[in-house]
Amino acid sequence: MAGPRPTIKDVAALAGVSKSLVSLAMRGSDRVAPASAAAIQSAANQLGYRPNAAARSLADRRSNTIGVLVQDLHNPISAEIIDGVQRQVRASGYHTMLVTGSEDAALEQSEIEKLLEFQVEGLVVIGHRMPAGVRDAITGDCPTVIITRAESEIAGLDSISNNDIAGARMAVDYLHGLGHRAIAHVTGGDNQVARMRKSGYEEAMNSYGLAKNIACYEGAFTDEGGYRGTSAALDSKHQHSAVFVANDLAAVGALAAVADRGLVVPKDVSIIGYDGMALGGLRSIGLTTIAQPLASMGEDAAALLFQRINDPGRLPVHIELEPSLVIRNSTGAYLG
Amino acid sequence: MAGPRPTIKDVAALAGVSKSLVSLAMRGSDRVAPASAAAIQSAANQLGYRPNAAARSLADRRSNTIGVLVQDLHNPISAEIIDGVQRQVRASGYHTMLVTGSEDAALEQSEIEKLLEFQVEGLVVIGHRMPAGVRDAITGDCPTVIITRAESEIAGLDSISNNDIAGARMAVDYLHGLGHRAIAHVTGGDNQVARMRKSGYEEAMNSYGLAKNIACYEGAFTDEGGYRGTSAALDSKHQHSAVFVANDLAAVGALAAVADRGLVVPKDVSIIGYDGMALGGLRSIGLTTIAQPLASMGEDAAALLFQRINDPGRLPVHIELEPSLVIRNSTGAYLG
DNA sequence: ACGCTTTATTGGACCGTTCCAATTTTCAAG
DNA sequence: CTTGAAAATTGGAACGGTCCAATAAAGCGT
Repeated sequence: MAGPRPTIKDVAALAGVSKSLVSLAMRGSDRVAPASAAAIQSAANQLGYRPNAAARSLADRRSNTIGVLVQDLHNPISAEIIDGVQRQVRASGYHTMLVTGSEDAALEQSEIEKLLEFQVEGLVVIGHRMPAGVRDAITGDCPTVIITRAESEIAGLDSISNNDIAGARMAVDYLHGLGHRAIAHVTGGDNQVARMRKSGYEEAMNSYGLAKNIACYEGAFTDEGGYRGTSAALDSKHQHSAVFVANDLAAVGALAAVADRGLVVPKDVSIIGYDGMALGGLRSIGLTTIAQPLASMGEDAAALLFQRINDPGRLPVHIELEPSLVIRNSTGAYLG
Repeated sequence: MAGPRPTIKDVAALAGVSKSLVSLAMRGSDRVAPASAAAIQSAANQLGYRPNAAARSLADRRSNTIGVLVQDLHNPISAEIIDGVQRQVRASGYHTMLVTGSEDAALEQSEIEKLLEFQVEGLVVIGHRMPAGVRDAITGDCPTVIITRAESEIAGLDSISNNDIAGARMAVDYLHGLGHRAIAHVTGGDNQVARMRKSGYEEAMNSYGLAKNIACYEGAFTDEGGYRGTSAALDSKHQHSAVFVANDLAAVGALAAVADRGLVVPKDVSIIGYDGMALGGLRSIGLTTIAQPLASMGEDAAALLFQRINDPGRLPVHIELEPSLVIRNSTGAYLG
């Protein structure tokens, strides 16, 4: 059965019709006589014919494909967002082409390049960084939505995020309400989202007159980063009774740092994360967190993208959703 | 700047050369005079030219693309395997097109169909199920490697897995060595990998003369499945002092089930998982497990794929790696 | 049986590349 | 200069589909 794959011509020859008719039949047109349709169908099956997407997309001048760039596949929230994106994209009759980014900016750039060469009709970026290539994509007329990061100034770019400042404040409010005063923050590194969460933290602390208690420890949006930052916090001379960690993945690392020091959560120290990843909900982790509506953010992003595809000229939209507090077992009253 | 994207013809016109020469130049041929190369380069930049992958792949009759089907993106080990696959694929000058499967077999089938329509030159399947479409793919001459599941009989299909039976035995050996006798197993559902782990468990129990203690509880390869199965185990009249859970994700669910009953790990009950996902290594989870070399499995899989692409006729290869025991805090001596 | 409309079918141009054989240009040697 | 070989460039035929205008076949009322 080796040899070149059968083409539309082979099917036409076997069915004894023209390739145009096969083309029509394959796409389920109702202008094909039932008898012909049957003959074509059977010829196609017999040969194991499968249309060539490259040829089709060339002739059509559309790929029917949406590109998705996931910057951090290791963060479980990516999977949850992707689910939402996929669901919506499929519902619209398109399909997705997924690529993963990485810390290596050049590599990420070239992945985007590849997507564009494939003539994707839209681009969804999931992550907090804004890769250089995205800017080109947009000016090159490829509708783009970025999830997780707010972006308003750029024409042609829609974005969808949650209100990180409000979320961070919410975290501090909650801890403050539990009686905590020495509340530390483990940051998420050098990116817009992390900066907003940090400034929400600072604002809230200030508003409670706790400016002198503000203490930020450098971390990252990874388990390892959370471990590192929280270790620094706990080893400092300040007696932090609570730590607001930049995201859930890092917060799991934070829990590890606490455990490593023989301390107990939430008796000795309270930990609160951010994101609302599903895994954090398991009782064995039981992470209190500020949750984003991940799946629906994915869906909304895709919906936004299709809106723009249908109306390229429309003004950039930025949707900001409100996060919500999810209380679990990693936080408790200050027992000072 | 709207309008149709520039094509190779536009570049040729602007640079004052033929499209053939532009084609050559874009691919960095050394048969192009330096002066022309420069002119072409600058024309291309000026127009923002980007080659059309569909046209290229049509003319070339090769897509330079490897398709990857990930059956369960929510399991963190998927990301670890994908990393390995991507690294190797990139090193070979190809790129990957990732799609996600799901419980819905029809949907998964159609995702594979899409990959094949894109004329991917190879297929990597990550997961324990063997989707119907894969069989077609193989007989349709698309080299395929399946990761995580052993497969030997099918021509044209390579596979790479770990020795699940030995791994499961290893888990029981270890627990037995700690003094446990009433060792329960929470299964991973109805698939080959889960069945092998189960039979490894049974064999080991038998070899210790513990046949009457064999107790399997139905679970799944998800946190929820582990929670459910372990709950059933703990609520049963048998006094299980240890539970071997089918995979790490489920084991995290198992830890939750234990915690929910006010029991403490490992004092009251020991939990051991399977897979070696990175997250399990965090001290806050501290999951003892049977680890697979995930990233290198991904790399090896891709390497295998390229071997086959270069030599389509070669016999199917099955690589089986040995898993290793990683001891952390979820297991301890029997204190009964 | 006759036009006339409707329904089926077809050939060929085109989509944006690559490849190849053929042509033009360049250049060193005689 | 001429000449032949090497280097640079080119036109046009693929690749496997879709689309459109044109043609062929069927149906239908009188």
